Amino acid sequence: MKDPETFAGLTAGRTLDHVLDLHLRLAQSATQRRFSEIFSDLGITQTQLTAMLLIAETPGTSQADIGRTLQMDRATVMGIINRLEGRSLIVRGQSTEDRRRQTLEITEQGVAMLSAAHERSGELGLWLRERFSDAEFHMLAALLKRIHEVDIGGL
Amino acid sequence: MKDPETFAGLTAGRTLDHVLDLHLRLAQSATQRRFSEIFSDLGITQTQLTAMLLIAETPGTSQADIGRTLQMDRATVMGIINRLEGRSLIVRGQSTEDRRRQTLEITEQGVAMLSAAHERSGELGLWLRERFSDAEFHMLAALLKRIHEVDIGGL
DNA sequence: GCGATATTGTATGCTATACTAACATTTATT
DNA sequence: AATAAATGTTAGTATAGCATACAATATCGC
Repeated sequence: MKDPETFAGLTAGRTLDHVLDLHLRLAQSATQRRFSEIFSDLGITQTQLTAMLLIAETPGTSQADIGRTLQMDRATVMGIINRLEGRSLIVRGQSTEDRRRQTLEITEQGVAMLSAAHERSGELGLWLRERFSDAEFHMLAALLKRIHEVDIGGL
Repeated sequence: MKDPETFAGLTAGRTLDHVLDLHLRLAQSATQRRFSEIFSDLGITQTQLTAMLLIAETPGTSQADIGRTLQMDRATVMGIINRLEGRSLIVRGQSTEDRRRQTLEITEQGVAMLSAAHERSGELGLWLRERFSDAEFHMLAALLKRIHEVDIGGL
């Protein structure tokens, strides 16, 4: 594993195209695993927490908005919101302007959850940051951003 | 979304620690989505393809080896190998040296699948590479590697 | 050699994510 | 007014990931 052109026993020739995609997947799954450990007592997932943060930042958002921001299907967002509402961390309300929409709000229990999560976020942040200089950290974020933000000039 | 310190409407103060983890997740899911599109006619997933490539590169590997390389649980690897074997893309054999182990081999159909996948890999590679210079591409891969490779100095 | 321990594969069951397809309601467009 | 689009919902499917338990085999410590 010393040759920078190889990965996990795969020679460069056949799998160089896979290298980035593999690193991306492994890095993401490692982070998710670490997240699960740190947040295990809260019983919340990365995606669920992100959804809650979005709702907390923009009270009254809709499921469709969350789907657009996190690039998730409507049906997928449904499932996530259902789980959060099932645990009374958020509530659905009715929009007065657009009667198709439902407003999403954080409950008191949700606020408590976010507060508890906030400490642990720092721990996860440290786990990630300790690998990088500040410059590298920002560079990495910026590079990753290009993958999901620039979707053939879309969104 | 012009301020580099904000993301998706979240202000830096509360969620900066989440920025990298979010970008990582979004980048990975965007890549996976693109993969699904490109490989849709083959009906194979990123993980399954990676497992097949590992087996192709190291015929006779075991499920445990794959699990270690891809950082997956034994039970998880089981499921993936079951799906691949169910489609006759690989076969399980018996190890002569260690009778706990089973050897994994690519079948003829598996070779055909890898061949068909190889073209499409290029397409996915392009989709990723077009966002970056060569230097950036390698930098990104190297930075990602630190997240999963250096797990508190392990592996 | 023998007992304790570790490794490997397996089976079961549970959960979360992600997607498709269809449907109803409401809003926007033409 | 008719058509199209957006939103939420439901139902069904597939995949991945995990915990747990079990059985067979290897390895280690003594």
